[in-house]
Amino acid sequence: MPVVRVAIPVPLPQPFDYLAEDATTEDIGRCVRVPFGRGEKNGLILALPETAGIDPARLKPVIHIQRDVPRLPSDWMELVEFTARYYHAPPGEVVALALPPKLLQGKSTRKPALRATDLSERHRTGELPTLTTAQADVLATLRDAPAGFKAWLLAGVTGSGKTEIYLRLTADTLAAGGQVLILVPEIALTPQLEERVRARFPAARIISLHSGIATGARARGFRQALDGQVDIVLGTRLAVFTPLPGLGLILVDEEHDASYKQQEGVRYSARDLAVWRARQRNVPVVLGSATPSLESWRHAHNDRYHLLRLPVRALASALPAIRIIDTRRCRLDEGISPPLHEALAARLERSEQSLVFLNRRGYAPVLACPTCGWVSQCPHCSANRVVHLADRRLRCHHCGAVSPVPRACPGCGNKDVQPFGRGTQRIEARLAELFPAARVLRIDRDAARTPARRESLLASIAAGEADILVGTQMMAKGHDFPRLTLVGVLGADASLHAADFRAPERLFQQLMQVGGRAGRAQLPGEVLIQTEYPEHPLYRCLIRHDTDAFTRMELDQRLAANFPPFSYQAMLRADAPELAAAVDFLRRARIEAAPLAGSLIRLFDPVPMRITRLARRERAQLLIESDRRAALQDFLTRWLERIHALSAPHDLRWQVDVDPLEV
DNA sequence: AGCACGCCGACT
DNA sequence: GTCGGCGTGCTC
Repeated sequence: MPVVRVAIPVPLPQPFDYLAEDATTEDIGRCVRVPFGRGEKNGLILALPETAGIDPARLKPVIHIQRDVPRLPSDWMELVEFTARYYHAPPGEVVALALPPKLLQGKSTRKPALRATDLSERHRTGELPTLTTAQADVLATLRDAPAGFKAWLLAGVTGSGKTEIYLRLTADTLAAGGQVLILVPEIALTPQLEERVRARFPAARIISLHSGIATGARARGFRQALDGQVDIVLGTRLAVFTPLPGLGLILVDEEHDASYKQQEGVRYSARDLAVWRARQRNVPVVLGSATPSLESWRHAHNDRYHLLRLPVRALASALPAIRIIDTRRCRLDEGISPPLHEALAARLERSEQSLVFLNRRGYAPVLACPTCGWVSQCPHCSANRVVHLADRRLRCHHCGAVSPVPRACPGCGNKDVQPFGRGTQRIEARLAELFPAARVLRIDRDAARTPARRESLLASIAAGEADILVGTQMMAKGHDFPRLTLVGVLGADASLHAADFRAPERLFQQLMQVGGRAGRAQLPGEVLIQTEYPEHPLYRCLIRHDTDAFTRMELDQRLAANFPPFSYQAMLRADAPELAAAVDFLRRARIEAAPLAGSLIRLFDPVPMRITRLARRERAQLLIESDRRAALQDFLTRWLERIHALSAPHDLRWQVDVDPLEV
């Protein structure tokens, strides 16, 4: 009797074999209901092995193979299997991630067929924006390339018109009868972007996929894609798993964005999987960014990726002027320097908009008692609770714990507990005092709690109903505000000396991005950065808009320190109620590793994580590094087998993170 | 992950 | 005498 190998959503590294009397290779890629333990589960048939991996007497028969849904195609199965292999994740967990739960559960999604359209109608032939010379050159290079896989890195400053390139390429692919997968960062998938794509391709069948999408809609879209009834998939990282039988092109916008890497569960990078998938399907992939990741720059230098540049802005003539304000030489008013104050006043005078950027939510990052030294420590995390004055609460930004702002110090009863430091709410309040005539609008995760709230805020900005915007990185990307001509940056120094070796890269990207908000239409833009380190090389590169110099400098440093992208990393993390338990587990894992790790593998010591305590659990991690990706992969495979065999307290969790972003 | 079995401490 | 703590082992 045939044996089927099934991936089951449990955190176990292996698939499970079952008997299925009528199964054929046609059933590979089908969902199946099986007995598991003392219950039942749904899984996915991965293979029909010649022989079972265990004693055949122990095999149980499957309950039901779902044959009323088309099976997942082999390329999709390979993508899932690759993901499980590369990220060392249980195959069943990857299936549970990649497949909409409703489909796995076999809840038949009787889907309305998307209206079929005439191919010739699929893209609008009406008037298109005129391309700049640079855009035309880039497009010509892309179009002249031989068909098949090629990874392109499209480095184009903010406003240089990358989106227009994406749309033209999409049109080409649709006209040739192909399907297009467009990936965007978490925050960037807005109704506006979707509208723009729909407006350009009114006859195309488009599905949109992001974390906010309802489970039913997700299953329906997936099913339509599976049936080949979709022309364009526009979505966040999860969309990389959409089946597309006629895939012709993959676009990854803002490829440097950290939200492409999932930070829990299966820790995959949708950007890297997109490149893998393009190679697998032998189609081009375009990674676009104003500030490409150092990983991608390295690939471009290696000729693994082909570099394309869009050097000038498509709309405004000049890049914004960037000025560094030395805050050691001036008196700050609630964090605001006199030059920034003047610049804001000048914008108000001219009825232009300004943005004050501060990557810190809340009123103040900590409440403290000057008498006894009490601070607003979170009881569950090694972090301070942040003062939110809007609702008079102390809020932990890590675990979400909320409590009222105490009227007196909980430590000594002193009445003068004080907020220290500044967040967006405090800046907003001070700006309202300094400019009583101005309409000050704050945009951060608190102000834009729901997508609807966020949209209405953005709409009121676009309608010119705000003079000064105060915002976090949420403001840094995605939107054009034609009347915005000034960006003031506060508190950037905080990231300058962070322990994470990626901090400067992120800061540079963020400042380039937020600076790009200034002066996008006819009006010239200006960026003022307040810092105590005006001579810092990062800022020197920034004022010259010299991404290349910054990239060279950072890559040199990474090379000297043997950091990624010149080495490959994996992180083993453990968490438990007590730190000692987590560290002890990692120590034992490290002992297991020693005989497996040849000269190509570098093992570090277990250390507590930076935020050691999170939501009542203590966390530690162990870094593994190698100059060779294959060696690291091989080591991880053998090591994890042994780690699975280790005994651990029932309340300890552990996981691996391949290519970790947070070190 | 669940969920069993199984072996030691303080309680209706 | 039992209820229940969580260590250990298993899921085809």
